[in-house]
Parts: sequence; C-alpha cells; structure tokens
Amino acid sequence: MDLDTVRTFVAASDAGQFQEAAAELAVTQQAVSKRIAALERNLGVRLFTRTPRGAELTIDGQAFLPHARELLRVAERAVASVRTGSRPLRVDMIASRSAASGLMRAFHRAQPEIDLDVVLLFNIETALAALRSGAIDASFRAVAMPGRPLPDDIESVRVLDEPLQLLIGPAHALASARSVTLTQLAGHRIWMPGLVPGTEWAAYYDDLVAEFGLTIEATGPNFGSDALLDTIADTPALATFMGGQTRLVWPAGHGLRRIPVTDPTPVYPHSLLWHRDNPHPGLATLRAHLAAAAADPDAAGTWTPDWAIPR
Amino acid sequence: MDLDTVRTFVAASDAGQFQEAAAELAVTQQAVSKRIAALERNLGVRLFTRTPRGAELTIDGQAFLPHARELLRVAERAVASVRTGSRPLRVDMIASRSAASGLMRAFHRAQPEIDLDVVLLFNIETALAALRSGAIDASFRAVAMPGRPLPDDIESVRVLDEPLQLLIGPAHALASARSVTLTQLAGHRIWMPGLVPGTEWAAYYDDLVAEFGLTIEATGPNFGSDALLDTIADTPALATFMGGQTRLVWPAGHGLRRIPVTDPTPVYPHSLLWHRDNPHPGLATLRAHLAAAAADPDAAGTWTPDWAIPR
DNA sequence: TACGGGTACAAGCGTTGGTTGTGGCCAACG
DNA sequence: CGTTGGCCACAACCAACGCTTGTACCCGTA
Repeated sequence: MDLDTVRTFVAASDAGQFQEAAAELAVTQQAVSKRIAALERNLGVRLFTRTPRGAELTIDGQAFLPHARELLRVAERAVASVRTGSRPLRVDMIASRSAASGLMRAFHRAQPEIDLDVVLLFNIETALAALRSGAIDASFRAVAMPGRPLPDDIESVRVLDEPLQLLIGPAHALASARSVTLTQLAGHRIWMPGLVPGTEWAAYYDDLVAEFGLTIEATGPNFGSDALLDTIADTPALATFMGGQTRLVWPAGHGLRRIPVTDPTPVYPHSLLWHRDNPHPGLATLRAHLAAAAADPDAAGTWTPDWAIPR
Repeated sequence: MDLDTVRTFVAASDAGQFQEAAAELAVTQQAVSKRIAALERNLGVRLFTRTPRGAELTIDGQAFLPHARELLRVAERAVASVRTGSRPLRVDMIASRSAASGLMRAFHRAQPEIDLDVVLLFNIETALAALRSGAIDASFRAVAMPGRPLPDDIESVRVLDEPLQLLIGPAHALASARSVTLTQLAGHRIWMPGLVPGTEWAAYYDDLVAEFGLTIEATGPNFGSDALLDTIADTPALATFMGGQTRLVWPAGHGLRRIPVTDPTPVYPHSLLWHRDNPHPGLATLRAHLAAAAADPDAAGTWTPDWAIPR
C-alpha cells in the first residue's frame, strides 16, 4: 500500500468528488480514478459509489476512512522524528525498563504536546558524542567516564536514585525474608544475563561485586525478561537484581518475590545530561519538569559507585 | 512513502543485515539496498551504518524504528477494517456526539481486545438495509419505520434514554432558571442547524414541535458545533437542544449554560439493533455488555415520540 | 435536446523498481 | 600476509506500473 494512494482516498472523501481531489493533489482526475480503483482492488472492497455528481463513501469506505487518516498522522510523525530542525525531543536512556522510562512517561503525561522519541545508546561515551553532535537532546545516564569528570560543554542534574531489589523464586532460601543486607548475599548466586562489557550496568555490578564480595554471573545471552523471570522462579538457588520502581507485567502463578536490600541499599543514580548549547525548546521544559518532580533522595544508607556523577 | 519500503526497513533492522531481510521478503539483497537508499533519500537522513558484517541502525534509524512499526500496525488495522469475514465489529450510530458514542467508549474500555469501527449512516432505512446485508453488525437507533414495526429478522433492545437539555448563552432570558418546562419554551427561538429531512433527528423534533407548539428553526447548514456554540453564546434570543450526557470540549469564557428541561423531559431513546443471524462474535459480547450496563431508566415524566422502538 | 459536470476506459510513454552481474570492503583464518 | 567468506553498493537491463492526453458515457437540468 502506498501512502500517496491513502492520501488520495482521504482527499477524495473530503472533497466528495475525484476532480476536486485531483486539483488539490495536482494530478489529473484520471490519476485519482486509477489510484482509487487500485486501492479498491487491493482491499477487495468498493470504497466509493460513483454518481454523476461525484463520489460518496460506501459503508466500507466510511469504516476505512478513520484508519486512513490515522495512517497519515502516524506517517507524518514518523517523518518528523528524523526531520532536521524542529524534530521531537530525542532522549537516550540506559534501558527501556529503567526508572528513566517512568520519568519520561510522567513527563509525557504532564506535557503531552511535546513530541518525544526514546533511543537506547550503547554507553556513556556514545551518549556524550551524540549529545555533542546534536543527534540526541538529552540522556539519562549514571556515570562520567571512569575516573574522569564530565566535559565542560555537558551539563547534568541528578534526577532519581533507583533502589535495587532482589528478585527470587518461592523456593529460594531467602524467600521468606522481609529484607536482606548486601553482606547476607555473599555466596548466593546472582544471575544478570545480558550484561554487556563496556556498558554502565556492567561497570556498576563490577564495582558492587568488588566492594561486597558478591558472586554475580553475567554469563549467557539475554533471552528477554520473560525467560529471565521463568528461570528465576523455577531455580531455587538463583536470584537477580531489579530496579525497585520497575513496573513490569507480573507473571501470574510464579510466586516471584521482591525483597528489599538494605545496609546499604544499592541504588542506581540517574542523572539527566544535556549539551550546554542545545536550543531545543522541549529540553528546557523537560529540565523544569524534572527539577520540580525530583524529590531529593536520602543518600544515607545507600550505595552508589564512586564514579557516579555527583549530585 | 511506500509501506513496502517501511516493512523493508523494519525487516532489515530486525535482521541486522540486508541479506537476511531480503530473504524474508523474498527479494534480492540489491532490492533491499535500493529500497533503504530510497527511504534514506526521501527522509534526508542516514538510517543504517553499513558494516562488512551487516547494517546497524543510526540514532536517526533508532528514532524512526518505533514510528515505522506503528505505521505497519495501523496499516494492518486499516486493511482489517474492510476485510470480509472476521473484520472488526462495525457499529452504526445516529451521530458521533450522541450518547451511543459514550456507550461504545465504555464498551471499548471494558473489552479493549474487540476491534471496533463506527460508521454514521443516513437514517433507519439505510441502517436496516446495512444490517440485513451484513455491511454493519449493529446500529444505535431510536425508531422503526414511521408507523411500522421492525422487520422480523431485526432484533432490538432499548439501551439508553438520553435526556435533552437546553443550551443558552448568558444573556438569554432563561439564563438564570434552574430548570424549564417544555411549555415554557413556547415562543422562544430554538435553533437546530443541520437537521436533515429524512433523518430521525428531524422526525424527532417535528414531533416535539407538533406536540408542544415550539418554534424550532432548522434552517442553515451546520458549520460545526464550535460555530453553533459561538452563536448561541452571543445571541440572547437563541437556544438549542443538546444531549444531556454529551461531553464536549466546553469553550472557555463563553458563559454558556445548560438548563434541564422538565414536565416532561424530552429524552431520545437509543436502542441497539442487530440482525438475528449475524454471527460476529463481538456482537454477543456487546449485547451482554449493554444488558449488564444499561440501567433501566425511569419512563415517568419523560417524553419520546410514539414511533420509538418500544422497550 | 443540448449542455455541464462528473467518472471510466484506452493508448502512449516516461519513470520507477525489480533482477542479474560485478566490484569493493573488512574480518577471520591458515 | 595472502586468501577466503560474507556483506553491501553500483551498473546495466527490462518489465511493469502510473501518469497524461484524448474520448466516451452517464445523468440532472435548463
């Protein structure tokens, strides 16, 4: 199906006749007639009843019309998403399931007129390059380069500390615990599939392992969270970490448990990063929204890597 | 833009390389390459970075991808809307602003997995023909043929009585009234633009006029509800009727008032009509939903035309 | 009965979009 | 360090699509 054909259908429907639609689209009436005929042939239904004074929609055409309009709307948004200059605000985040996603959903609810696009870049270095080139407008990240401060032209603000919780199945030794401490986890197998070296998540857990002597297995490809949850639920000796604010589709009947981790609570610190000179109007709105919405978290009793962007 | 091109983009993005995408789409690798190149030329941005072992998305490509998927989803729904056999439940109603629209929105919230399409047919005769031919599955209508009962193969159930209210501007003589009676309205100008002869609305107001001696002006084309509301707000001597449950975008600063009408309250009786032999599975669900949701209205103190479908 | 306004059909033709064939690039491997 | 394998881009060729011009047909109206 060709969107020009769909546009022709909508124009003919609005005009009530092919000739006027043809004039609007700057083609001949015969071209409109052939386009409509081709669309009808593709769909297998008649869309217009031709009359001596024009063409009016059949019932099938009436049913198709709103879908056609929606198609054109979506197509326009798709084109706008890559338009240079005045494109939607493009935000990078560390993972689609992270707390940053929740922040952006809340922002979208508060400012629905600001068009958003989310991308997931590989790591902080890619994100910084993209911020500087203008390919993205903002990035939710936790870290500077290892051991290095952020460059001068990148600004940042700490927006959310996401506490990690332990996710375990019903047969796990800690299944009945109200909470666990990090030191209690020493010796337990913690499984984090899909941790890619070079990413901040990998660095985060590397540091966590080094500081508290945990055994984290990052082996194996990531088959998706469903497979992960299945395995966790079925394997008594296995546990995994999960963002405490993640609202996932909770599988029924698995008996999965979330156990808070304390003394200290490992938190993942999300900061918003942006380029000093980025002129996108939505960026200022996003910064204002996050500044107003971000409750200043209590840093006592929590753990973050020392390379995190300071607040 | 061509949807085959968009499909090619999504396939190449999923496969991570053009060759595999080409195999899936049953075309040559060169065709995929040309399609992607054409899409990039149209959009003005590079979507993939070509590497010796495949192609991976650029940031622009990542931003475009969800829009492309959405485009394909919408296109599929559009095609499904006119597919013969197993198409969405197609429901006709008397007006997009009527209470039937609210009922269908509630049904969609309760049963979001049932795909719906709404069409607006001219009058009851068209609707009956469409029900019989299977072009539509259900119709919200108020009346049988004037003076004739419904045919045997059409079944019906009364689902909602919609009370009409008076809509007036702040300078109208009745602006401060808590409620008005129908007899009080005699002599006042009531303006209902866009009442088309041959429709049930026209018949409804004809009967209302005849029974209570009102003066209803149906003259003039319908320039849309915004223009209607503007005129009502600015003209002290003008009033109009409006469905009491209509939730419209209430214009600010107009000072418009809704006054309940009593003794009796004119109500518009909505019934659901369907063909006895219609096999659409969504129809049974809709009927069950409406039967459960419809509160049996109190008929005392209300007025409906005598040709309404009896309850 | 002619006219005007609308649509559909036919013929001609340029352009698009597919295929085959080929070359270039880069990583992996002997 | 050269060869091989896998992948993408470019070129040439060709069929098919889609637009234009010209024309016929239909129907309400003067």
